Amino acid sequence: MQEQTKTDGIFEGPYDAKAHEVKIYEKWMSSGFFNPDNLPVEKDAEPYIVYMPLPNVTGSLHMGHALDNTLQDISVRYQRMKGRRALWLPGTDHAGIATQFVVEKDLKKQGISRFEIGREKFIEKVWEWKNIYGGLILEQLKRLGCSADWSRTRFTMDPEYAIDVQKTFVHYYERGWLYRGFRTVNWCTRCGTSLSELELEYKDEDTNLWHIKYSDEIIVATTRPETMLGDTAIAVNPNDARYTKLIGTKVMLPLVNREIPIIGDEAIDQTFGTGMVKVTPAHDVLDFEIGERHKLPMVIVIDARGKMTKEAGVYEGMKVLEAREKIIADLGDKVIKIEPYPHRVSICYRCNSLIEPIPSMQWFLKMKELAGKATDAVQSGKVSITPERFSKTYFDWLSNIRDWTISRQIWWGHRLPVWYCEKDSEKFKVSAEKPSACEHCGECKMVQADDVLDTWFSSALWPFAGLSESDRKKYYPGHTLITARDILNLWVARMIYSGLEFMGEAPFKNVLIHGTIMTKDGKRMSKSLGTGIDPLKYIEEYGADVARFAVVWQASGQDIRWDETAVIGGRKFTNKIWNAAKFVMGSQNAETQINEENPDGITEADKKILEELKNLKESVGKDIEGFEFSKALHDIYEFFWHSFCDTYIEASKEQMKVDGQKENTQKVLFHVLSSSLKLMHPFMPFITEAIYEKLPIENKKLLLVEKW
RNA sequence: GGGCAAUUAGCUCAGUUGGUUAGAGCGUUGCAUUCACAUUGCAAAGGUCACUGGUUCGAAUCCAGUAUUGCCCACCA
Repeated sequence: MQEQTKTDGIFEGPYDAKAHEVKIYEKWMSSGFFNPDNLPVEKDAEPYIVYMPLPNVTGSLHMGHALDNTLQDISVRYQRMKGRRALWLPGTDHAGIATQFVVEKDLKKQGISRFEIGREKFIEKVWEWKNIYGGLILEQLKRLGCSADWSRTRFTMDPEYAIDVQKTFVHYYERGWLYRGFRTVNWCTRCGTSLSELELEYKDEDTNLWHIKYSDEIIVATTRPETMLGDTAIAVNPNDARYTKLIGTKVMLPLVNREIPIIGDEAIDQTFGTGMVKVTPAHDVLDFEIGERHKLPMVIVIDARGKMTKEAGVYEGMKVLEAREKIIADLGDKVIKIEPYPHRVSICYRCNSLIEPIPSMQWFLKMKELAGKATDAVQSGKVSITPERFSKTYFDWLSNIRDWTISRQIWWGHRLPVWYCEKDSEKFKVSAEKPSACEHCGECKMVQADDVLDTWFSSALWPFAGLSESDRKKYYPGHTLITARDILNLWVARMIYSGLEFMGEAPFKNVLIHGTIMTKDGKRMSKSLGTGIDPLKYIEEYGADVARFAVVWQASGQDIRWDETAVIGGRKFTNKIWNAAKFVMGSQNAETQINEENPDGITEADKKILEELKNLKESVGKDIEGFEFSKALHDIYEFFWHSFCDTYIEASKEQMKVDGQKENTQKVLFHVLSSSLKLMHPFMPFITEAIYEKLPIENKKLLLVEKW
């Protein structure tokens, strides 16, 4: 077997992912082809843009990212091989509260509080932290093999990005959609900031429903007796025959001895509790609205740190729960019934602390028109959400939307471009640049708002703020957004209306919502619970291709209960691919260069494999475009392993002994191998590139940019 | 309280518009092995497709209901 010696050696031993992956990634990087401007495609080649869901700078690669980004990489690599100018736009999000939280904790270890060092110094520290750790996740994505255009990487606090954020704010203000108001908002007493309703999480709690007798006729049921100190009315349903005669009368509030009115309001459910509700406009969002309707005063009894205020009299300084106990005790026999009551309380999505509704001065964005735009985009089909059922979640949120509290009382973030008069803080000017003089008092220098914007206010602009002016002309609008369902409203909806408002077009056409990866017993993967599985472990051990295979193999669309055996399957498959390549190369007459792209089908086996290959190519292309990644991978696996390796390669051994069939068999083997590598490349980019590199093909390009 | 999803082999899951013996990966059993790969090949065992009823010539697939599980939403204090 003299003629087989030429390729011997290069495929020796099993495939060593570690040895290949770093080198291959470097080749891709130095080719410059991740940047669509450098692609060897026709000048008028159509662009194809995928927007990376911005990972937080505090993030590190978890299974969700691995899934998310593998699917995006498959799309991008496929489109790139199809000859389009494929751009995968990467970046990181400054993640206001999350990052501030992490850096604060870091400083705390050194015994420093942010208040000691002050705002400016603290922000410097955050930048320092960001510069060290903020790029970590992007490096991890590179190890996964992601072919994003890293030369375009943006951070949501980059100076250019900040300009768009300010412009947006000013634009909304000029549209009349921004307003400032002293309102009861969700407040995290640990983070010391307001939160929007999407930033809340919930926890079930067993508490009590205390029935408190205010007078002989007035008995209310409440889960929060301590807020009674701030009651400014009692409300009943005006249609409640039992109580209509009470409306307009007054009652003395126990412990406080303040007279409060009994009012009628439709929002009251007659069937709950006693049908009478204590109204505490300062400490309940619903009560605030009732208060607005009836012009009730606000009595603030809980402060921003969750302690009772001076208004709370003898309870001043107590924590909420302490005050609750004390008040129940002090009420004595006025508490006529204590009923166990399972209840859901709001907690902060970043630090899990209890949320207190507290009144404060905040900025709000009117959502009506923007929500309408976002609704239309999906209703008209300009943007499609896959699977379709998630459109419902999207529409439901948009149709019940409330104004968005966009100001946050933290330090890390985009400061509001609002400038206050130093003499009169009620007077302000909204402007991207600092005004040269104060229009109000004529003398002061004006000070910028202390508040920063909700992080999602800036990430909503990502599809255009992440692009330079010239890129916007070339690449906006994009095509695809692939993400998990938890940010559909938090982020996707906001990107859609922002794009429509500022660019006149929705930023992408397709939104794919993939399943969530859970543990094998169906629990949420979470670092803090210790239930997470680190994808880097698999990349280390078996290589990125195997990790990608395992993730896509299981990603059918439903939630995934992570199954380790898929990793084993992937590892065996890479071995199979490697060995098949070794066999095919060993079978070739290596004296000649191989150019044959379309061999004949002479034998039945030839015809069958060529036909199957053709069909596979068609279905895989269709499946990738239709986001059926897992199906495509299963089909490729089935074809390569069983049709090609088990059936055709076995047949080829006999065929090559037959005169007149040998040469064509070699061609078929080679053709099927090289074509399969192309089909597999988006899924398993490293091993396919590593093998392709060794094939004796004239004018060979990187597989990365070979024609699909 | 409302909505969505899931329930198929020991485990994790496929099963497009209803159509011959219901599939895959992993696991299990038997046989094979100097010939690309034992990270292998061939073969086999293993399923009243959650339950009940209905539509149909025909249902894992369509309809109604029940049960269990999970997720999301909601200003019932």
